[in-house]
This record gives sequence, structure tokens and C-alpha cells, in this order.
Amino acid sequence: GHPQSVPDFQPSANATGLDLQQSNNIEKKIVPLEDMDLYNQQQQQRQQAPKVEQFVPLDDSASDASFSLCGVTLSPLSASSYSPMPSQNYGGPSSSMMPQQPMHQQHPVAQDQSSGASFALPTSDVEAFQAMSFGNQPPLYMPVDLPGQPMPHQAASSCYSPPPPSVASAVSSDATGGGAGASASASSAASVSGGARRAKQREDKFCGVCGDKALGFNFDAVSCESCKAFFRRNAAKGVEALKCPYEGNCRIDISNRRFCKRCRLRKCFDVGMKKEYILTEEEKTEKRKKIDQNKLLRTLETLGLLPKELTPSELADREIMSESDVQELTQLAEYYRQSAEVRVAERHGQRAANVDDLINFAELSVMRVIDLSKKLDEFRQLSQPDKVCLLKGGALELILLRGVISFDPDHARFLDETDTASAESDSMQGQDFLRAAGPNAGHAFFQLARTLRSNLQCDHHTLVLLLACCLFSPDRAGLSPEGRDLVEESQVKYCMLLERLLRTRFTVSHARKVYPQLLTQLAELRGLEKDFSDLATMSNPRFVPPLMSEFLDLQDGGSGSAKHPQHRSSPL
Amino acid sequence: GHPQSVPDFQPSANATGLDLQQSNNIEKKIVPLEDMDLYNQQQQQRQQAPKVEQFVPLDDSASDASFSLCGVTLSPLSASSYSPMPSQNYGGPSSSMMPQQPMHQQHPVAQDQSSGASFALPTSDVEAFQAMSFGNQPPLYMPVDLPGQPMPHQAASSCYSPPPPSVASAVSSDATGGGAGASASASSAASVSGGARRAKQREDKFCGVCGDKALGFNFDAVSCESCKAFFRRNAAKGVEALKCPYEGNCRIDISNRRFCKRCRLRKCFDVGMKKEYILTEEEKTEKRKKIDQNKLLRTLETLGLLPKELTPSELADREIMSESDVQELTQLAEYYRQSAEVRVAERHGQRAANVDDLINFAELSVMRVIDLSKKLDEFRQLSQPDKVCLLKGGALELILLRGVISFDPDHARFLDETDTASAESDSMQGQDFLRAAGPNAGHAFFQLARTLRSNLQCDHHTLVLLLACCLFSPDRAGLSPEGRDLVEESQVKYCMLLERLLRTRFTVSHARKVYPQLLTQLAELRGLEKDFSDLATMSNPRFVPPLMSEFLDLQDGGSGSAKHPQHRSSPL
DNA sequence: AAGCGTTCAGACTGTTCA
DNA sequence: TGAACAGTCTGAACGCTT
Ligand SMILES: [Zn+2]
Ligand SMILES: [Zn+2]
Ligand SMILES: [Zn+2]
Ligand SMILES: [Zn+2]
Repeated sequence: GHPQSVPDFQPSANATGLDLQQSNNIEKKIVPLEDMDLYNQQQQQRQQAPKVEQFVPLDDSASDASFSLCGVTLSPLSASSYSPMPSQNYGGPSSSMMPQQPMHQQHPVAQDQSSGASFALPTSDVEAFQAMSFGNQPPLYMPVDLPGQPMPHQAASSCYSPPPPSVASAVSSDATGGGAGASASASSAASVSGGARRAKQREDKFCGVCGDKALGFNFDAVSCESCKAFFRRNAAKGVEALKCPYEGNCRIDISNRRFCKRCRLRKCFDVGMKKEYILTEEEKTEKRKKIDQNKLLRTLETLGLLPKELTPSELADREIMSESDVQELTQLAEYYRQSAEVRVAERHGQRAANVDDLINFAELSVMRVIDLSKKLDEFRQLSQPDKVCLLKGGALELILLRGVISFDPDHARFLDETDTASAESDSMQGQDFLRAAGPNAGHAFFQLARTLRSNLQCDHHTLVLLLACCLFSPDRAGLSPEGRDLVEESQVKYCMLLERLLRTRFTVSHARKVYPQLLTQLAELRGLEKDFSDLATMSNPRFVPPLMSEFLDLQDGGSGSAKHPQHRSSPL
Repeated sequence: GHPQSVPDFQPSANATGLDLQQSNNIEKKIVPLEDMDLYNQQQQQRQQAPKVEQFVPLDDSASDASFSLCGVTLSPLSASSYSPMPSQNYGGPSSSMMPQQPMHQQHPVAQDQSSGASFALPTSDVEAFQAMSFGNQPPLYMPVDLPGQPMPHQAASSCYSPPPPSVASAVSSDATGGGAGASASASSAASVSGGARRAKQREDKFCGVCGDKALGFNFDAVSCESCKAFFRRNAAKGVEALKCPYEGNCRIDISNRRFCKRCRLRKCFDVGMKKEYILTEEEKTEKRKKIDQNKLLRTLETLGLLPKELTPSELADREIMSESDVQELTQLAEYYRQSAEVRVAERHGQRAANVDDLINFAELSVMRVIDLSKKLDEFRQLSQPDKVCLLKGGALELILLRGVISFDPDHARFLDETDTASAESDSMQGQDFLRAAGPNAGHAFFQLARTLRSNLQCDHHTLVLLLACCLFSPDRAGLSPEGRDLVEESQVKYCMLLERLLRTRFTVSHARKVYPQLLTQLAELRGLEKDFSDLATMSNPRFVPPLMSEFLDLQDGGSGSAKHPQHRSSPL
């Protein structure tokens, strides 16, 4: 959906100025009759368009001239703003409603006319433009087609005086090999095509409208940035809708271009700007959509959720998650990151050798899970008892999942993302934890970590999502019925997010395999309790709830609630 | 110092459009030779200017024509932007550096010329302007004086084509009695003066520059608002500094006026706009000063500190306080107002019959004085002991002054400004207070109130200032030396503010009398202690300081300081 | 690199208010 | 009269896709 996209009918004339650098390209522009017919047929077939008007006569000698002229400079029709509908033959924008692009390969005639004047070899750039546009002291606006003009392209819609007649002589010096011979039968056409080349080089530098410095083609004509913007803003209105504050024959230059819209716009059209090159509203939204999509992809790549430089076909096999999904995911990951910074105040700085490492690690993990949980809206909406149920019932699983997330297999120790400098405080605890948790604890944990990390290729975000899914387990003992519904709803939400993440990270077909496996892992996590028998006390109601309740209260910011325990549900 | 102010030489022609309604005013415009000479002489005498060039010939018949032209429409010189220095004869801005005003009474010629065309009685306003300015299809700019032109005013500086020749016939109908005879010898001048009148009425409506609707004169020419603004913004640059993006002969109209600065500005000058009418930077600051002054006066009137509608001479006898003074004063009054809202929490709502009313009233007053004091920067900078000294030492005086402020003589009771609905709570306390304070207490208080309120005409603000002066008494016992200096400094500040307030409320001479009397009252206040013997306990160190200290601490917002009495100075 | 759209600061204008 | 304001337009700079 973009004018710049390569059109389907490449073989037709392309003269974007660049191609002019390669002299043999000119040959390409001269399309033999048969090819042209073929091309027209293709067009008709492809677009199911009504029969296209043919303007290539079959065997008239004059037809050769007019046709080869078309091949090089196309027809006056395509450049004239007064021609209501450019023919499809010339690759103009299709008249169907499909967002087919205007093409670059056909070329304005108007440029060639005015460019003919530039051969006077002016001394300065400004003079060059002036000569090019007006001659020296041009008469005022004369919208005339002088019949019998010797130069055929003069019949086009230029509103200003014809260039001085020094064209032909100046051309010869620059008319190098390739194009000249091929440029067909009409003798005048030869000089035109050579002139077109020369003019291109000149016009590469100056705006055909106002004479300001130009960077290249805009809307199919060489123009400066300001005229480009002007044309985009005003072309839709049309010349007739604007009115000239003067006499309607303003000569536009760099100093007065701002003043008369009408004459400026008219000149824009005159030098070959085409409003069809301006993106329509639909094309713009489409393009914007594409840009957003790309931005999203780049974000995902940055987050490591998408391999870099995927081919479009590889991309097509995936279902990229939405921007709001990414938003939510990164938010969750940020909460996790913050939770990893939680320290238990009393222990901070003093290596607690006398306290059981088992308790140390577990407590810290639980604290961090609590910290994370309390930032989730879904968790906040639960009643205090239901919160405790989730945390209590899921304590071991959550600790283990957190362990997998923070476990560094390379160094075989736990690392929380922050505080890596003094990492031993946590990492060593983890080792002790595994040793103390039970005889088979280490094996079970490593098995879990390997399955998730290696077999199922879980990355950080995936694991954090899994953690959320685990937290919101609706089948925890003791949940209130209403709480159960809320929890299930939340779990569904995070599970679906997880699934969409998988369909982003992997192909859809692969995600379809991995997703149930992850849920299976979540289920198997429950069976691990036997391996962590010594840790079972963590889920012992006599131990956990007071700790949790207090911590839940303490972090609410309400200094009163800790002192005055209230049994209202949801103090948050 | 303003162009709009009425000039000194009123008798000369004044034709601001309004005067044109009165037909006999035309006589005034025709100034006989002798008057003109006299006028010139006056001008020379007044301004001590070098001899002014005379351009009124003495006894040429042609001179009559040109002179009467001057009388009515002035000379081309005054309208032409090319005349480097307008003659003082015509009331133009003086060439001296004194800020003498440009005058309104002389009139542009350019308008009169173009206005001659308006007699074609166009159907629409726009047509009227177009006819007026250009005729139908005028040739381009021709800065010519055609010699021998039949219409003398045609020789002026209009750059556009002459109006259609239907002038003379249309004029006769409007040439009413008064002016015609007086308008002197040249027959053509008569029609011109009639034309001028007619033109004025037309020109009152249309901008001489662009033809847009005009509201009146701007910079001495009839123009629309936009051309006014344009002229103000660009006149200083001068025509030469601007360049025309076209050929330098733009015909300005409402649709293209914004495009060519140069030609628009040139036309502004052509129609008689004068850059001397634009306020200089100094004039602008002066004007702004005046506006600020007026704003200040209005503020003071609103605050009741200045009688409304003072004559300038009455105003001259006063010294209006500065805006920052007003700011400070209103701030102080606001603090007082807030302090009057202070309630003693424990007593709020329960009528304390068992507690001595004496204590009730006194305590409440002191509390409010403390509340006020603590909002004053100067007070805050004092050390805690010094604060206590001021409050303790001035307690009785401050209570009494507050009493005067809040005393309502009409109902003979105390009213604090807020809580007037349930006013009894305070007002009755006051009565009891006076009864309980001592045998002579009532008399002494009423005496004080009468002196301040009636004799010395103290208003609310004055009394509040007096309260501040009383608070910052540097001779209170127990003040530290540093504190004493600070307090004195503060008292001086408030006393000076008081003095300036008096010089605003009264004439300077009256203020000079009142001010020392107020200070005397402040001194006499000290002698009143004997009349309030029973209240003397208030200044008893055993009673007051603990109360005050606590209250001072309590209102600091520092919850700790009340519980942990700290003897650092200035916890604020 | 070419050629689209987008964004934004700045210039000016002309209206309105005081 | 000036001040202030809102609104328009411009054009340079930038980002993005092909
Ligand atoms: Zn341009
Ligand atoms: Zn124009
Ligand atoms: Zn105007
Ligand atoms: Zn101009």
C-alpha cells in the first residue's frame, strides 16, 4: 500500500532520474509494440478493468513517433492536471478501489518542457532556475496551445513562455551513445530525450515550482521540501478552490511562493506533481498500522521475545501479541524485578548463621512473591483470607518457580537480578536451601529447571507469566467461592497471555505443543511436595499465616492496620 | 504623554470624524492667514524651535487655492511619506525631544484624494472601496504628479489611478451653507472641501490601506484593525528595509494585504499613517506604569483604603503605597482573618461555665495572636525564648488591640469576623472579660477603642498593622540582644508600612499628624495594665509560658516536639 | 538513497480585551 | 492606543519503508 513499492509491471518505462545515469536504460523505455500490447492485456486480465482505451495505432508511421514519445516522456495527458483521468496504460494509479499504488516509472512531460530552457548554460544556479522557468523577461501568464508549434511537447500545459531556442545545439554535447539511437523515429523527439537527460541532472537540484534547492522527486516531480509539503497540504483542494489574491498570473519564486496558493498549486501541477501520489486516508492508516506493527516487533526483539531479523514468511507463522499484551507483560516483569529487591530488614547486613537457611531462603522468596502479588490488580481485589490462601497454598510451588527464574545454571546458583555484586547472600542461601529441603530436593529442582528452561525454552518473561498462573490457582484450599471465581478469571487471563506470548516467541504450531506442556509442568509442580518434605512446614498453617498476614499488612502503608488487626476483607 | 490626550492648541482644526457631524465646523478648518501666522508664532515661541519653513505664499491667487486646500485637507506634504520632516505648522509631532504629543487635529490628504472617487455611489461597500482606491481597472503604480491636472488634489501622492470624473456633480448636493462661503477663493477648493466632508463619512468606515472595514483613526489615518496592528509592528523598520516579493507595485486589498509587507507599509504611509504616533518604548513603560497605578488605586478602593472617585488634585496630596506594600498588608490581614478562626479544641461546642470567663477570653485571644504571629516570617526567625518574651510581655496589649479590632461598637460586643452566626460564644465572653478584668477595665477599653476608631479614624488594616507594631516591641523584658535587634528591625518595618498606609488613606499632612498619635497610643497602651489588674496574672510567668510554649509547639506540625520538649532555640 | 508522512517551532496575522 | 491571544501557515528536521 505504498507508492514506493515496486509495481507489478516493471518492464514499462522507468525514468526516476536514477535510471538515467545508466545510459542503456533508455533502451528499456522504448517498448516494442508487441510488448505493449501484451502489457495492456495483462493489465486487463489482472484488474478485470473495462476495456482500456488504446492509443497506440497499429501501423501509422506517425503513430511510431507518438508512441516512442510515450516511451520516453509519456504522454502530455499524464502530466496535465487538466486531464481528468490518466489512462491505466501508463501505470497511473488504478481506478479500482483497491489500494494499488501510483507508479514511479512513468514520467512527467512538464519537466521536459521547462527543462529545455536550461541549456542556456547559466552562470549561477539562480539564473539557471530563472532561465529555466521564465526565460528572461517573460510575458505574463498565457494559457495557450499555439497550433503548429515546432516543438511537440510545447503543447503541454506550461503556463509560461517557451524557452529560448538555443536548445538543440547545446544538447549534442551531452547526447552520448546509448539512448540516442534508440530514441526513435521523430527527429524532434531525439533532442527531447537528450534534453530530458540533461534536464534531469539540472532538475535534480532545483525545485521546478519555486527554484529553491531540491533534494529529489516529490510526488513525481523535482521539488523543494517546502513545495512538497505545500502540495501535500493543498493538492486535494484543487486549484479552482483556491483564489489568487493578485491577478491570477503570479510568477512563483522562492520569496513569494508562500503568498499565492492558487498559482503555486497550479505550478505544482504544471511541473508534473500528481495528487495521486499523495497517500489517501486509508493508505495512511494502513501505513501507520504497519509502522506500529514494526515498532512492536522491534520492541519484542529488544525484549528478547522475538528473534531478530525474521523473514516475513517466518513471521507469518506466528501470531504476534498485541501492544497492550506487551505492556502488561513488561509491567508484570517490572513488578517481578522490583520484588527481587525486597530484603528482610532485620537480616540485612548481618549474615544470619544461627537462623536456619531453609527458613531464610523460603521466607525471602515468599516475601518477594508477596511483594509481587500485591502489585497485581487481580490480587488486590481479593479478600485478605483469600490472599492468604493463595500464598499459603502455593508457597512451595511459587518458591520453586521463583527459584527456576532466578537460577543461574552456568554457575549453579541462585541469582536475583539486583544486588549481583553481593550476590552470595542470596545465592549461597539457595544452595543451602536445596540441601536442607529434602533428600531429593536438588534433583527435583534441577529436573524442573531443565525441563522449563531447556526443553520448553522458557525465557524470563514466560517463567514470570507461569509464576502468575501458578499464583492464581483457583483450586487452593480454603478459597471463598467468590474468591475462587475471581482467581480463576485471573488465571485464565494470565494463561491466555502466556499462550499469546508463546505464539509470539514460537510459531503457532510449536506454541500449540509447548503451551499444554507448560500447563502440565504447572500441574506436576504440585507433586513435588513430597521431595520437599522438610519444607512442608512452610505450608503449615501454624507457621505461615501469621508471617504472611503481618507482611501483607505491613506493606500496605497503613501503619494502623498492623497494630489494629482488622478482619474486614480487603484492606487494600 | 499620549497621542490620545487632548492637545494644547485646541482651536485649530479638529476633524476626528465626530466633529464632522456639525456642519459649521468647516469654518474652523479654514484658517485665515493672520490666524495661521499667529498660530505659527505661538508654536515657535512655545517650543523655541528654529524658524519654521513657511509654505504659505503671501499674495498669489494660486496661493489661496493651495492654502485653503491646506486648511481643509492640509498639504500633500503631510500625507506623503516621502517628505522627510512634516512641518510643525500642521501640528505634527514636535521635533524636540520632549515627549510632546502628535496631534489629531490635522488631517491626511491622501484620504481626501482617493475619497473623491467615492461619489460614484457604489452599491456595495466593497465596490465603494475599490472605486475609491483604484477606479475600475487601474494602471500600475505611477508615482507621478501630472502637471496641469484639472483637479488640484490629484497632485498629491496617490500612486493609483485618478477617480472617475463624476465628483463635482455629486458634491453639490452635500455642500450645505456654513462652510462653503468661508472656504475661500478658489472655486475648486469649495468642491474639495465638500468632498472632504463627504469622504470623511465614507472613510470612517473603510480602511484606506486595504479597504477592510475601519472603526476609526489609527495612527492618524482611517484604517482597519489589522492594518493598525501591521503598522505598529512594521513602521519602525521602514519601507526601505522591506522588500517586495513581486514587482514593487502591489495593489493592496483585503485579500492580499498580508503578503507584501513593503507595499502595504508604503500604502500605510501614503494614506497618512505616522510612525510618530506609535508609542516609544519609554512611552509604553510610562503608560504601563499608569495602568498599574490605576489598578493599584482600584485595589485600594476595593480594600476601603482609599475613598472612591478622588479627584487628581486630592490624589496628589497623598503618597500612594506601593503594590508590594498592598501585597504585604493584605497578606497580614489574611493571616489575621485566619487567626480569628482559631478555636480552642477542648472548649469547642461546650460552653465552659465552670472555667473563668476571664481566662476563656484571654486565652483565646492569646491563642489567636500566637497563630497570627507564627505566620510572620519575622517572628519565625526569632528564637523560641524570644518569641515567648514578645507574647508574654505584650499579652495584655495584644489582647486589648485585638479587642479593639474585633469590637463592634454598634452592638457593644466583640465579634470575630468568622463564625458570626454563633457569635455569642465570643461576644459574650468579651463582656464578661471586661467585667472581670478590673473595675476600670471597661472604661479604659472603650476609651481606647474610641480614640483609635473615631478620633484617629483607624480602619481594620490600620489596626492590624498596629497590632504587628505592638507585637514586635523591642523593649520587652527578657529579649536576647540578637532578638532585640531583629524585633526592632521588624517593628521599624511595620511602622513604616503603617506610615505609608496612613499617607495613602489620608493626605500626607494629615498622616503626619496621625502617625505619631498612633505611636503614642501604642505607648499609652502599656499604662493600661493598672486598669486590668486582675488580668495581670496573664503576664505572670507561672501561668503564661507553659501554655504558650505548648501552643507554639503544637502548631508547628512537629508531633514530636510537644512530647519531647527541646530547648533548642527556634524549632520552626 | 529516495521519497513518503509527521512533527514542531516559529512567524505572522488579525481579533479581542483593557 | 497596546497587550494578549488564538489561529494559520510554513518549512525544516526527522522517522519510516522500500
Ligand atoms: Zn519549491
Ligand atoms: Zn496568484
Ligand atoms: Zn486595512
Ligand atoms: Zn509589493
